[in-house]
Amino acid sequence: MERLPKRQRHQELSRLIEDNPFLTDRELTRLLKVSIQTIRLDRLELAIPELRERLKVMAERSYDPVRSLPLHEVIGEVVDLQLDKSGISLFEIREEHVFSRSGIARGHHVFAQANSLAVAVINDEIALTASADIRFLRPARLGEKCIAKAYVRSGGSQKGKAKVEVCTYVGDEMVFQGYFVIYRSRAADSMESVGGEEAHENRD
Amino acid sequence: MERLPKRQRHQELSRLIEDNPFLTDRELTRLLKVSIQTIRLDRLELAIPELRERLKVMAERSYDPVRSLPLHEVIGEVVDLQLDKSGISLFEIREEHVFSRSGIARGHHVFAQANSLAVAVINDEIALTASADIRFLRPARLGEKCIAKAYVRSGGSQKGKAKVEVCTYVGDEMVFQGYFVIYRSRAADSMESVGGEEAHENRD
DNA sequence: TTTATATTGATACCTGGTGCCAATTCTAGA
DNA sequence: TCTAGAATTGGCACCAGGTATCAATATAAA
Repeated sequence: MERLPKRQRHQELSRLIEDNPFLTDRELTRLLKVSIQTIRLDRLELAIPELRERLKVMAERSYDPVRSLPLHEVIGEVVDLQLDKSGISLFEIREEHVFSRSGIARGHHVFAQANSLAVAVINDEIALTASADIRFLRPARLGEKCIAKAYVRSGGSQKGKAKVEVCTYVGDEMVFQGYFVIYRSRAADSMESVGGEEAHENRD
Repeated sequence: MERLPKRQRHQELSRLIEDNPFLTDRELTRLLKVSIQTIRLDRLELAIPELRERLKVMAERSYDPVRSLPLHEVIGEVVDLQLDKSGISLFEIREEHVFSRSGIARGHHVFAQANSLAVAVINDEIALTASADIRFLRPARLGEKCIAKAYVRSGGSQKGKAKVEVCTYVGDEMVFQGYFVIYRSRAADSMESVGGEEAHENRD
């Protein structure tokens, strides 16, 4: 590996630590072919904490039961949410989501993103999936970014059942389509006194 | 807090570190009213590693992406599998699977168990969910053990599409029912030359 | 060439330890 | 009561993996 200019070395350093936070400065000197002082200046500029601090933060995150859960809860990152109307979430297909031989995502991950979004979009204290009719239109593959769009089709504010359609795209190709029936514990209108955040189970 | 005899101090020390692995020896001296040397001898006898080692282990455990994600591969434990005929899997609803307020399992976990099983039961190199029609008949709750039973209804050995019905029970109550259409890359018969384990994507 | 920036070297100091040895204190048995 | 053995404490050297700071070079740009 060549000696890189500062800018690229910084990028490389960030990347290296990102995908192996267990690297000591000394190991980094070998990887980047610069002195240990340079590594430390770089970390300083990039605000990358020392090894022990990184380990501590990771340990804390995994120890705190509240923070260790979100991975299992809402699948995908909700980027837009108009309660009882529509929502959008992003989900990148990673190594752990695919069949290793084919690189094709296991269906339940794609479903999980859509289901999470369908539940999130319903503005209610308790919202549960009652049923769903789903189609996997084409396989989603390793590295692809899935964009799920949900629209509330009916029952947007009454108690009982709401119908939500979710379409998931990779680029402009639709990979998944699902019609969800979501059970809600009460009508959306009655929520005005409660305050959306608090009343939203799917935010925890 | 009193000075305890050695035996009880050891117990106390183990307990303290167990529920707060972030304690330094120095902090432990204050809690147990003994010198730091005693703390260290105790840790030695009890084979409790030093703080930094504890943090490192925690960080490693949480970091390993493969083992940390439950929504990763086959969800549930397959206890019976008759390829192209039927299968049974078990899945216990744990803290990380439920809405924290209600203790009700998020739908995609129940779906994931059923989907995993439906794919597993199809004896083919590549088996993908094409579509599904699912019903959540009653909520599955924290602590409940879900028993999913899958039956191949048609297409059990031809190339193309296989239909699999999966019913999930808690005790004798049915909580979930799904009809899955699974795409398979080739007919089951042609697999005899390959050997089940190797040819089975859904085992990885 | 001069200047600014980047890199390296060197040293003192920090935390949270290990390892080892000696001194002291406690405690139970003869 | 005396004493041996266990338990506790103190002290020191040393370690990894740093921080903080200052000075010396090296390199590139004006």
